[in-house]
Amino acid sequence: MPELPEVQTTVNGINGTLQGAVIVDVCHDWAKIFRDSSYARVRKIVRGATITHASRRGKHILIHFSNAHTLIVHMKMTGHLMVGTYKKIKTGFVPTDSQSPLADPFNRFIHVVFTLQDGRSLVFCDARKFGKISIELTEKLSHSPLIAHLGPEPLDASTTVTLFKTQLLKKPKSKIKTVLLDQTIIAGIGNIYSDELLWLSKVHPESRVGNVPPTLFPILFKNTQKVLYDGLKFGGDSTSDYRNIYGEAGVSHKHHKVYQRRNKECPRRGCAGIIERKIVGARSAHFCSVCQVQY
DNA sequence: GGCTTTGTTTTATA
DNA sequence: GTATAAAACAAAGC
Repeated sequence: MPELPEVQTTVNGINGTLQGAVIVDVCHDWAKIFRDSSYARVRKIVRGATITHASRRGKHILIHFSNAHTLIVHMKMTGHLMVGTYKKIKTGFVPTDSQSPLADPFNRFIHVVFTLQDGRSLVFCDARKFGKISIELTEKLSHSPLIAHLGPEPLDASTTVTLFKTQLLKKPKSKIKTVLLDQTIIAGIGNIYSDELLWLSKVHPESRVGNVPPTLFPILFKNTQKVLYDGLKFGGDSTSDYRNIYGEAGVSHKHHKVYQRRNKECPRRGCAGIIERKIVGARSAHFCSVCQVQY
């Protein structure tokens, strides 16, 4: 499930190979991918546009053009962007050479293709079709409803432990797992990394934020950054469908301590607990009730 | 064919 | 009115 590390991995990939690329055209086979059914508007703006660079805000990929517009891509559960050479056929899109990452089975889930002047394509692939694409004037980006209400970036230098604590304490009566997933509190954390950071911090996911001892917030903050940096280091988490822009899986999921490890032994040294799975705030939480303290 | 999956939005409740 | 919880929604794999 693309969270901050996966989104950033994709952004880094775009910056590594697509800066200066010119979009010739865009086509699709699923109009609902375009937020507010905006395909016609997106097409009008991106044709002839030059990609300057990409960036990230929360879980949104922002692809900036030299024509003062920015493409906003959200991968939701199973989406990803890939770069290669593809063509449209009656039943969808197929790679046109062996270099394209569509020896990858996910090629059959390509739904949007941006054709580039250099012969390559930037494609959006999404088995569940939950992903969303939209376009906005770059200068209006921060006022977009998609962006405006997002909380601070956990890896930004300007985000201090003090701010982190202040943000979490906006929801003192809520379960900490739920608050960590709230994009208006802290942007970019999803179900996988929230489970992992709570385990590292020895905090039970159902702890009420207001009951967590003040001394634990620096630990929670440090571990939030650690799991996200580790996710980046491992090229993202490919538990589900995530792939980088070359169609390659990351290996972050090979390092999970608790996520999807139900009924396995708690990996903490000296802890004999068994990982449990429980629905918390309508999301699956994985944790060890022996070493993770409920406050 | 019902159940599961997550990110986000919307609706309901205390 | 406010804060929180629950439900809805997207679509497809098993």
